[in-house]
Amino acid sequence: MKNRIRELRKLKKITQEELSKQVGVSRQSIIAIESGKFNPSLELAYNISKAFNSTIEEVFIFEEGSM
Amino acid sequence: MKNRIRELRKLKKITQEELSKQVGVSRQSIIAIESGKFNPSLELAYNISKAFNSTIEEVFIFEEGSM
DNA sequence: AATGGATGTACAGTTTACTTTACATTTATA
DNA sequence: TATAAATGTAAAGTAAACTGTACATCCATT
Repeated sequence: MKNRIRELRKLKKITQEELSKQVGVSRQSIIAIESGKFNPSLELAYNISKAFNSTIEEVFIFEEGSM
Repeated sequence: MKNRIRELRKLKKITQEELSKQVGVSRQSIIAIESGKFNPSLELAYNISKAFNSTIEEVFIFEEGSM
């Protein structure tokens, strides 16, 4: 699962630390999620997407397994 | 965080067990998520919403904290 | 080149999602 | 009413998200 967090963060010109405070987690969690090291909780994914005034699907990119 | 899993499951006429197999988790996990006892991972939330041909935002309902 | 701000890595510890098993209760159906 | 299928509950164990701390590296600015 990929995401556009880094890109959106640059656009909005906020640091990992600022984002972490806005969504109420540690900077480590932001790093790990941003780099795809882990699969955030739905609540956190929602809070992150709201920090960018976006929907979850706009921020996180799911590979469409098959079709 | 609320969700429409039970409702969508009834509509689609599938049991908790069937849904759990479709999305690859235990039935216990489905029960706990369905009843709001826990906050699923984003990946699982995505898989559940796909099982209903829906988006995450259509299945899970986030309280808009403030505005 | 030095200083500082942002990012990355590593690791031990805590919390919680998730599993497995087992049994009890509800609900539908013969 | 009996029977089975679906749902609920409980509890112990595992895996992984998330924390906190500490230090290293990357980049910009002076």
